[in-house]
Amino acid sequence: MAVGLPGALPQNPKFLSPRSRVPFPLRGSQILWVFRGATTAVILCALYCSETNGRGFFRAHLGAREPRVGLLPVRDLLHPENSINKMSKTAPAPQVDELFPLSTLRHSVAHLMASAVGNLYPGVKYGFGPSIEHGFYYDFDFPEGTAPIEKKDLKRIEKEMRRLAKKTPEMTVEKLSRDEACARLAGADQDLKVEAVELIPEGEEITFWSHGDWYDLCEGPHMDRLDHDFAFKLQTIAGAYWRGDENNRMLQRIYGTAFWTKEELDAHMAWLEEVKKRDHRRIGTEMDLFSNHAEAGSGFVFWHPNLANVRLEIERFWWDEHTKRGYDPVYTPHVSKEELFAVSGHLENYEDMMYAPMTIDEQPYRAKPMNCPGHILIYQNRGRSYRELPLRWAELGTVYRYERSGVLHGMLRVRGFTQDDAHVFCTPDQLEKEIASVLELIDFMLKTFGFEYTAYLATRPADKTIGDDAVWEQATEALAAAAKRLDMPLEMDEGGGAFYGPKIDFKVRDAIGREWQNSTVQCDFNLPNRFDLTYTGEDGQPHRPILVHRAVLGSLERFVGGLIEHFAGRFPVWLAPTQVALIPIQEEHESYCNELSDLLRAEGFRVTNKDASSHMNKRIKEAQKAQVPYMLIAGEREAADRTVALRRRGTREQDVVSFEDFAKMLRSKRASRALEI
RNA sequence: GCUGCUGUAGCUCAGUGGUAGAGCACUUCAUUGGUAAUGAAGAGGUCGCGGGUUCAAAUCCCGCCAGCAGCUCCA
Repeated sequence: MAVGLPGALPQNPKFLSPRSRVPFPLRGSQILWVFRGATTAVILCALYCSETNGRGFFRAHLGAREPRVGLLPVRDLLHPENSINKMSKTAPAPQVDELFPLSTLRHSVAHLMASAVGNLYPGVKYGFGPSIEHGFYYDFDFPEGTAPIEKKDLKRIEKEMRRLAKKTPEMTVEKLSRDEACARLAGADQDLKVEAVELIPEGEEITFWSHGDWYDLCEGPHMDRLDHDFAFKLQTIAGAYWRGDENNRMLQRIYGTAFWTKEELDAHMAWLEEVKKRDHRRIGTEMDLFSNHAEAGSGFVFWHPNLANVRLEIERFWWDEHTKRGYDPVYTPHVSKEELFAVSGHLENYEDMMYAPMTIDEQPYRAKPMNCPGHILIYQNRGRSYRELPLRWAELGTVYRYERSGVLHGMLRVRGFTQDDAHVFCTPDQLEKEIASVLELIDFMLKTFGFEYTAYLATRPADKTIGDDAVWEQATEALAAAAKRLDMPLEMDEGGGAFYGPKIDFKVRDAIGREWQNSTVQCDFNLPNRFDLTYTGEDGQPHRPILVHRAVLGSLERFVGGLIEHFAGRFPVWLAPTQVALIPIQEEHESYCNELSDLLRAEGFRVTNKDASSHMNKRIKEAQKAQVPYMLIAGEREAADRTVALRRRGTREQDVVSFEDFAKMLRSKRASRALEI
């Protein structure tokens, strides 16, 4: 029925040869492909026919959830701007940004870039060139002997792109047989593309998109022309393995981005600036937070006093919340005999990530890459009864992992880090309740830091897993039920579980929209078996406990590094390295300031050092650079009536308030862990 | 680990074969100042480390170390 419609075909482009179709916008981002030359009236007619005859078809292809979508008024199916009346007379040409999604623009600009590179570097071979989250890239294999392209070459390529977009704007598509495609690409010496053809499953259509004499194996879709209004920019050059496999040859990848308007492009560039400004490594240097040292080795973080204060505050919070929920602390050694990791299976599966053994008394020892074996040894130390389960043991456990040098990154990817680890040993019956308690804790802690999150339920992977179906099912069920109990929505990550059990992972969204993964709850059927963990049940028989691994923050390093970027160094009062800066206007007011700072310090507040003999302006400058939430400036008037001139971070205004009122406010901000100052 | 790039004062950076510079920060002195750049002077560097080429190396070459952007991997 669809093919029989006079003028319109829904979305699936395969029903129309690409050459003879043009896109027509529907509501949202839907596109209706119609015959080239179809008038609005014909399209409306087609939609009308579909309403009466082809509801099911439109339902399917418009992706509408509502079963009665086919009966919606036609105008609702069209772009909101295009009412029927307007359209039936002088069909206004849809704007190009309504015709094509941003990803199509970017994909087309990637083609444009590839053709420009082809012109400037004859003999270049093409890899893949898709659109990605914030732009696009294209992979190139430059001929032997070509000087590697540099950042300054990007300008030249951009210029050539502009020229080509004007000279040969039309984008066309043709369908080739598999043999034709291979022959053409092989003839052009495009061996990567020949390989790409071979990747296309039998039965799928093979299409080439061209503009000018440049063509590319590509399934599309693309814009109809390259001379629409849009703005683009080439950004960086990097190496990338062919097909993402490090055993393959390394190609040169050029990244770029494109938007419909210059304003949007500028806004995106401004966002990238903001990302740069928030870089925790930069802020870390500016605010004297942490350092790395070549002489200590890559991937080890040195926490300076400022950041150590932030961490200590987080640790206090963490322990308090764990104690409230029935966790007990444990401490385990950083180094132990290799044998322990043989039993746990880490040596077998994880050795590449572990530091090399050190020999002590002729025995091999290892730095621990995980905390679980240590906790398990404590469990095993004596017999366990069902009466004492669940056992919840928490440790801020420092682990060491050999990460490849190229992946190290500030505090976010390091070789020695402290996990906020805990293990719950429980019976199968207790599982759901225990998980619910963990989920509640994660929810509470993440929200305290001002993070929104999404939780993903990761189920059994397709292969290489251990454990019975029934156990997997029960545990997965427990995870889902626990989330339901808390009304926590779960996204599905089918097959994303660990080999040893299902889990729930959390992705948090930071202040500028980036996602981070930290928190996790994982069921483990593996380690209890390997260590032959048991407890004595009510029946007097040994039973196998379930082990739950969980981390709320992930690692202190990564979490705090992310926190620096999330807050852009402007920590809330409870976390701020220095919470209050006391600034006398003249030296003779120093004693009044010292008196106040003693009072605050006695309550555990972090206050600037007293007697920092320097001038008011300088102290203000320093306090601003240190992102101190509150400055208290005091001169003669303030000292006389026991007030302070309160200046809040980020503003130049000041209020004169009584010291007592300020202290009260400060206490309440700290106690409530308020995000706003 | 791989590809490309980088390493000069605490920080940001200039200096491409002839024996090291700026701004900010730091120190001292002067300035006694009502909300972030007062003035003057001073101090600070075996130019990442090691080797090579050269009459001469921060500069050219090689190796190592460390960092940056990606790729792959990950808390």
